[in-house]
Parts: sequence; C-alpha cells; structure tokens
Amino acid sequence: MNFVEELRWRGMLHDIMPGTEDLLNKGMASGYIGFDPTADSLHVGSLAQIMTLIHFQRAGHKPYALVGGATGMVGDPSGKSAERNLLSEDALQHNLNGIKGQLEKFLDFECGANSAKMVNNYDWFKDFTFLDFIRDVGKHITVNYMMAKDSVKNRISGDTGMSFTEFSYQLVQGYDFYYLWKHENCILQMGGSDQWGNIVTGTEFIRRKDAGEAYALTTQLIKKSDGSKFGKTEGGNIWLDPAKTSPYQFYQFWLNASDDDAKSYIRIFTLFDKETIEALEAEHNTAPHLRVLQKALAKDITVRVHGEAEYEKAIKSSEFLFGSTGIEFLNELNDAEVISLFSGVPNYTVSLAELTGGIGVLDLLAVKTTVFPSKGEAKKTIQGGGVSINRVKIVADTEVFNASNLINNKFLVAQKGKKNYYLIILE
RNA sequence: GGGGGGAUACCAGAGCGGUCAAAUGGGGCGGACUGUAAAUCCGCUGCUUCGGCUACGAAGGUUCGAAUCCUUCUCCCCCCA
Repeated sequence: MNFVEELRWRGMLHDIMPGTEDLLNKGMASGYIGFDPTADSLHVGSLAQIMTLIHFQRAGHKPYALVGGATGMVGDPSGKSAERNLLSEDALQHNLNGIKGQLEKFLDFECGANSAKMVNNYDWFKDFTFLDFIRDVGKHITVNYMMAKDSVKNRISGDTGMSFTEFSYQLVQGYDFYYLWKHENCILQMGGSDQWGNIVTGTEFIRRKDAGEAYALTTQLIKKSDGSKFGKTEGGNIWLDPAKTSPYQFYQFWLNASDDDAKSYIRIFTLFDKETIEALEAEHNTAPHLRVLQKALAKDITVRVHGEAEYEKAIKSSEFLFGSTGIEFLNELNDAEVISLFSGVPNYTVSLAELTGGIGVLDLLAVKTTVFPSKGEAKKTIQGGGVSINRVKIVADTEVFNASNLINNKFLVAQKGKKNYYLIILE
C-alpha cells in the first residue's frame, strides 16, 4: 500500500496537491515536516505528525524532521488570534534539544537510503542577513499573495492586529522548503491542515524562484468527537516527556478516550493494519464496557513512547486505583512498593510530627499540600461530595486526621473526584 | 491632526447611584447515571481565622453610599484628514 493510500484509509489525509501521489509512486522521495520548539517536549498533538513521518518512511521514502530554531524565533500566526511571545535564544536551544531527543525514538535514522534525517533551520538562517532575505526571498512573493492567506486575513480583520514579524513568518517557512528542496532534494512538505497556507507559499516560492516543482500534503487536525481540543486534560497538555506527563497519566489519557475517538485514534496513532483494527472494533462492539479498543490503543502508544516496563507499571497502578482492590491491599506492600504503585500520581510530603497532633482536612488538602488551591475550594468540593481520603468519602470539612488514619504508618491516599489521586507521604 | 466608541471575573458579554462578589452563555471543577465512555441532568466556579477582606483598565474626586457620576492618565477599536 502506498503512502497516500495508507493515510487515506486511516482518515489522516486532509488535503493534497495534485500530482503528489503520482510523484510518490515513482520511487523514493524526500519529504519533511516542521516541529515548533515552543516547549522542550513534544505532546500528543505532534505525535500525529510523527506518525505521518513514520508512514512516509515505511512506504520507502526518506523523512526529514525539521526543528524550527529560526521559525521558533518568529512565531507562526496560523490558528493564533494574538501575537505570540518570542522565546529567548537560550530557551529555544533548550527546547530544540528536548525535541530532538524525542524524535530520535520514533524514526529510523540508520536504515540505509531512506534513513530519517533531522535538520534545524537556524543553520541556514543564522547567517542570512536581512537585506539578502528581502532581496532574494521577499522579491518573489507579493504582499497581495501573503495577505490572501487565512492566517493573515483573520488577524488583520480581527481586533489584535499582527506584527511585521509574524506577517513575514510564511516567507521564512517558505524559504525552509526552498532550501531543503534545493539542498536535500526534498520535494514534499507535510503538516497539519493549519499549515496548508504556509506550505503552499513554499511551493509557490520554489516555482517562482527556480521554476521548480514541489508538493504539499496536509493531515486532518485531530478533534475530539465532542468538539473539544485534542490532547488536553484537567492537568494541561499531554506530553511525551515522562517528567511532564507520567507514563501512568499518559496511559490514562488514551484509556479514557470515548468510543468514537478511540476508533479514529487507533487508526492515527498505531501501526495496526486494517484487519487488526476492524477485528478489535468488532470485539469492542460486542462488549463495549470492556473497552478493548481503548486498552489496545493505550497499550500500543504507551509501550512505544515509554517502553514496556513503564506500561506494566501504569497498568498495575490503574488496576489498583480504579479496580475493586480494597485500600487494605496496600498493607501487603512495603513502602517502596506503595510509592512505585503511585508513581504516576502527584505526591506530597508532610511532616509526621504535625500529623500526630491532628490536622483538619482543609489544612491537609489546601495548606500542607496543594491538592486544592484554597480552603474555600476544598470546602466547596467536600460539600459537593467530591473528596475522599483512603477511599472514604469526607462528609464534613471539620474532619481531623491523625496518625491512626495512616496506611502502613506512612501514607494517606487523597482523591479529588473519582479519577484524581494524590499520595501524601508522612515522614 | 480632528471626531466617535470602548476597557467588567478564565473567555464572551449584561449591568449604568444602593436590593452587585456582579445577569446570561461558554469553559472549568464536582455529583448522579454509566463502561475510569458518550449523551443527559444537578451543584459549584474571588479570598477568609466566617467577623470580614480585596475586586468591575490606573490614580484621584463627588456622595451617607459608586462597576455605575466627574477629572486626569494608560491602552484598544472605528470614522474623517
């Protein structure tokens, strides 16, 4: 199956420039996707782009991952309603290093002719002077053309306006494409559907400057079936970096996908073939409450991102926290085992001496720890029946805890809502 | 340069002298139902030692009393030149 067909049946394809498929069918081609260094880790949203590159490579093509050291300094206006804050050079460098390390885990950089390659556009922009840029690049693209782009139009007709810096972004990205086309024979740029305008500026630039041919392909923006934004939870973004999103939280994120979402995610984020996926769906439909689909999805991605061992730990934690195992089960474990079981959930350390004298729930959850940001909020949630300690619902905000409430003389397990656990360690 | 409009909680957006910690919608959080879904319904959504305290762009002023009236300042938008 060729690359485009692959994306198509998985529901990933959004838009493709005419001729692209024919070109790819002729043999190995090089293509790239740019990654934004706005943070030092990629998140599940970027994972979709990584998957595109993986499919590209599996179809026998040569994938390039571009990290935007230069474009990161400018800021992409696409999909943004307000001017972006610029990152300092140091922060940018730090972010680039983090992202590079992650990309290396997904693509094969040593498989011969179609080995993946990583490039940083800062390398070709750092010595590019402003005058050279406006003469060699700016001259080929009219302002009229740039103004017609949705990302620009939206901002100009909106309230916030747009700086010259962001306006020029599409030229900078357009030049990236030209540079890679010229020096690396990169003939295709891919990206999320919000990147179409930027990518096409690149193909246009290549055509006008060197009368060259280059192609564009974009993938569907991932949306949840309820319309809300993909990749965010109460805790914020879901990151690939285990220090930012623990493997347990990562596993939980996928496990919690709704049925509809799971059906689309499993096509996008796993490499299972069509038959396997359809079989899983059939199985899921006969007993939806077992959530076979979500489990298969969560397992596959967690193993690929964090490894088998972390997946096993996430499963164990999940089974305990959401299973029917009673809290007494903890008594059978030693301290290290308990801490490991809770390794994915936020934990706090409180002095044992203070607890001996008794600590009220409000102080415990809002002062000694930051389970709640204020006592007022803790109180309200308790009144709404949303707080448990050691799996027992708190009924009054005056309840006091002391050493006799400890599990293994060391722990308290707090819950906010059903899904949010916190481990309080007393020492 | 001239004229006009505006700035309210996370966002949008009412309020235009007391009854305003501020309508309504969205978002968020919590509860019920359930499959740790979806949909639906319900509650909460400034802090507090529960006496109060701090809040409606900023600083002053009028008033017993201001988000609401006046003055100055800052920022934004629109029209004309």
